[in-house]
Amino acid sequence: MSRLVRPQTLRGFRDVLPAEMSLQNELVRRIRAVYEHYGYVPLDTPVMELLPTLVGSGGDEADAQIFQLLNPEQQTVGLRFDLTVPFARIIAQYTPDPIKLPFRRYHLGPVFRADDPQPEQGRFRQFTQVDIDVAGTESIAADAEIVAVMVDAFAALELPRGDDGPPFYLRVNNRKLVDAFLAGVGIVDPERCAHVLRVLDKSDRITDRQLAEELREGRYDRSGDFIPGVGLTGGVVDALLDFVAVTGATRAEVVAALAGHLAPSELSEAALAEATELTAHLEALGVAEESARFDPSLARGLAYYTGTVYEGTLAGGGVGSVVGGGRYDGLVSRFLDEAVPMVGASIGLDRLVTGLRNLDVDLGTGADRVQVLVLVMPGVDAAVSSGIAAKLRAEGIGAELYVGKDQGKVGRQLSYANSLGYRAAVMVGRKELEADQVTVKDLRAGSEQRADIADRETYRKAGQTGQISCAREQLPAAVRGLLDDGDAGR
RNA sequence: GCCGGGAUAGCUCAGUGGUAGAGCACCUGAUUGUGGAUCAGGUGGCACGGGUUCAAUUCCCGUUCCCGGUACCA
Repeated sequence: MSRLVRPQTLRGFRDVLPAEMSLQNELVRRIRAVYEHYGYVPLDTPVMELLPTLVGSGGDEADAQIFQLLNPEQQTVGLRFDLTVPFARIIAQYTPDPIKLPFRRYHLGPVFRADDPQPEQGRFRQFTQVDIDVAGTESIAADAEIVAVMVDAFAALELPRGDDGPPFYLRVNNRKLVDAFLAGVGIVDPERCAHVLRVLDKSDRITDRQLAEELREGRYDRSGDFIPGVGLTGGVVDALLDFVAVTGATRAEVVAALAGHLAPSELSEAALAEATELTAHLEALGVAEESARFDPSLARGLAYYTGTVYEGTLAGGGVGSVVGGGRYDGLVSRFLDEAVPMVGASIGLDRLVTGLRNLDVDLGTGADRVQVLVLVMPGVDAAVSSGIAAKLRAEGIGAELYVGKDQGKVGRQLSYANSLGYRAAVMVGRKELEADQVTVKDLRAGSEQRADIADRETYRKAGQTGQISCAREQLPAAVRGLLDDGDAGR
């Protein structure tokens, strides 16, 4: 029995090590630039909220996914499970002053769900969302703008185009269309409508036959569990499946075709009007048809969406959706008597990273890491090297001082620099001190020039390959010249 | 949540009712202030708790975690 504490992460949680964190930083930098370009402003909120803020009016299952804890005052608090609910609270709490509507904000931060984690598929109990939302407008222009922002944000990632389509695309729908269809066949019970939407939401994961079975009486899954069905009858199921299978060459064509499947009603007309207006705005915004398709089967089974819904996919990423969102006009009414309409979308950063890794995408990150190691030479006070490093930094050149063991062993230090891929090593030993010089070693050139040497002795004798000595005051210029040269070669 | 499978070195994996191995990684060395490759040597492990047994890493039960499926997902 060991007295040591075993180092481990909590189930469903993970550490993000430097290689991935660099990538995340780069992704966020690009995404944020696009968000800001559209006029979204930054906002942050605490990861914890009082439980009543988070707990919805309906759904014990939803509440079960909230991490709960006690604060020192013995109040039950919960970790936020998305950034949307805190945004609704912000709107309720800070309008009309200091926040004026309409209000666009972006928000990046961790959210928590006490789910069954599936790390390989990018499902964790803590994950990072990068949200944008607009509060205080019913205009469909806002719904369309969210789509355009997402398409632009992913364009900024400069992903390689696939063989059969764009690397990223959104599916877009309006839940009022399905609602209108269901109302047309006499289904108006919200519970049943929600169930239908949940089943339709699986349409890309299960076969048409399984879909039909779940809409009827239910089916047995592979493990033998029974999945209860909606209980619709044959004719309605067929009509519904026809409805959600409608396709077309353009978004406008899909919407026009859907009109033919809807029984005339006020609801149908409103739904079609919204969908038509959305396609017009997308067109005006220059959103390519292949980047945002209209898909009547998209449901996003979640209860609080009231109109437009979106889902974004990384083609070939193997992680499901990386973007989700839609219009939710009822959320603020939990906090305020008046309704504040909202629409927004969220990028799942962890899934995006996983997807990019599956696609072998290289965003050329690592620019945030220093390229220069200052060695501590034998017989020379380490403070000399500290001073050299400080000089470089003062000139705007990132530099790391060697602080590992065996200071003074040049080979060990160069080996360290080599294993981390540094570009240059700076040496000030006794020889340099006497001549008031510094030595700058180009690690890449040295490596290339000695690559074919198989004999150990010869290799060692060629050790000084790629290095130059110069006057001390010329050090920054010498290092900079080497680094610039390296960037050009990348 | 439910069904099934798994857990052996830092990593990927072999293997056994009598306390275990490989490859890679890591460390040391191959004379002085020079990286890589090579060569020689070395460190390091049977998830946790209980049971059966003369003896358990191996068989059984439980726990935790991981994987696959399924359900759910604001």
